[in-house]
Amino acid sequence: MTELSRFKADFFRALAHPLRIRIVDELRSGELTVQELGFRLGAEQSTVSRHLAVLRGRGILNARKEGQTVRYSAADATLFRLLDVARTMFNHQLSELQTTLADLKHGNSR
Amino acid sequence: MTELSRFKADFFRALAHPLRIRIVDELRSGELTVQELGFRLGAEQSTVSRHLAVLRGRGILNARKEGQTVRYSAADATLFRLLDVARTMFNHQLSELQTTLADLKHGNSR
DNA sequence: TCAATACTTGACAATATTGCCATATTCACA
DNA sequence: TGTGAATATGGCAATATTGTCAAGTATTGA
Repeated sequence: MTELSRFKADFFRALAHPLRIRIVDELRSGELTVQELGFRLGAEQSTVSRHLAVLRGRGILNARKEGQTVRYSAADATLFRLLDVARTMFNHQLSELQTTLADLKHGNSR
Repeated sequence: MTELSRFKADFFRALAHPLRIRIVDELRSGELTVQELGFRLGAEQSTVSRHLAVLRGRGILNARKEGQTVRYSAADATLFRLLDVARTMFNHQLSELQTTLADLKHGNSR
């Protein structure tokens, strides 16, 4: 169905930014405030807040207001499983690249 | 590391389009030509070709030239596992949404 | 060699994303 | 009430993505 593919595309688009990937990675160990994230990632407060809004908007992160601060966390631990599977894919790609390079080195190509 | 997060973001960006999601889904059952994909997805040939180029550029798809046609396939079956995990996340989200709606209906909110 | 078929790609306008500054907004506390 | 701290957001320029048309490449077969 087209509707579902749009949902999925929106979801992946939410992850399609280096800072947002790093935000999610930082949240593996639990909740963090906007400030803490900004400090750890060395990014402007307004920039971090914008990216958090994107992730929150897709239901990827939860925001919990506590006094003046807002604590963000992963809405679903499955997110980390997804990132782990992605890492597996990268490793496969890197392995293939290595093999290709080794083949080239030994003149085994073409 | 920042380098890896950029790689990951690029990867997810490659999947961040409805048509590309549908292309990958069509390839679950095996190789398809550009034409076949265009027909199944009801999209212009040049448009399909562009999106295939994006997926190929990220190493997500392989292209195999055979005579006049080019057959595309997933470079790594892990891709489908990734999409399945993503589907799991959507289901969780939908379940939560359903719960929220039910709660609203019964006046259990706030 | 010529024409047809399958695909790719340059060019370009339309649209979307991003980062940052300045300005809200919300809350705590004197 | 007034001040400061934490977060969110309007506005905007810079940049990236997208779809389409037209033109290009490559292959097949007459």
